[in-house]
Amino acid sequence: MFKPLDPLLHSELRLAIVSLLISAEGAEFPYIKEQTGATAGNLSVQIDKLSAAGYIEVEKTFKGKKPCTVCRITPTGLKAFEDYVEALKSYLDVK
Amino acid sequence: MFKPLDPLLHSELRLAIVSLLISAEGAEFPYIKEQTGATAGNLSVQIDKLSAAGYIEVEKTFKGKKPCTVCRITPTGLKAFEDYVEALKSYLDVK
DNA sequence: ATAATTTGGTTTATAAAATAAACTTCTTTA
DNA sequence: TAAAGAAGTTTATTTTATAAACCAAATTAT
Repeated sequence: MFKPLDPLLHSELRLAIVSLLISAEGAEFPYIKEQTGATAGNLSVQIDKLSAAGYIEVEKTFKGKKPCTVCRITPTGLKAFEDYVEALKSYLDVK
Repeated sequence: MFKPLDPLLHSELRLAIVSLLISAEGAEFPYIKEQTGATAGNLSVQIDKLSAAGYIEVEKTFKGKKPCTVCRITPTGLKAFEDYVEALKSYLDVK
């Protein structure tokens, strides 16, 4: 009846991050922070979780002299998102 | 960009309960329990929260000699659900 | 008859999660 | 060179989800 919802994606902030990355093809930490309205600390933690699960890739480089963290969605992350959306339909398609 | 998600509905079990009640026009506790696969304790707690928010109505009657708890969606709950679905779209409609 | 089990839950305790506050390091500006 | 800002991370706190333990009444078994 109801399909289980991936707990990693069923979180407002992590869902926003993944959603953003799917549209964006690589996004920097400050941009994600601005778009989601999250605090830096919260964002950092959630990015770690998504990264640990292999849903996103995190690249730490420098932009001139300043550190620059770039995030990208992975195929695993994209698949997880698609599955999540599919599962959600079992809750939303109220007949 | 991303619309806030009603925390009361952004919960796997509570969303399942509300989804069920929208389809069902009144459902008994054991039926909800069976359909959602939740434990009685968890279900009881989540029903209380939805009821406290006015999203559902809980009627306690008797079925013969046995207690019988019937839940129904309220107009408030239906509206909240519709708003929640609308807000979700801002995360799911990835362009 | 009465002991054990089942039904229909509620209350309470625990585990997990979200979130922000505090901190760090380096850089730029006053 | 002191103060402020940028870019994060770590840690602590609060909230939430979840299940375990419990309770009362009814049913079934002995």
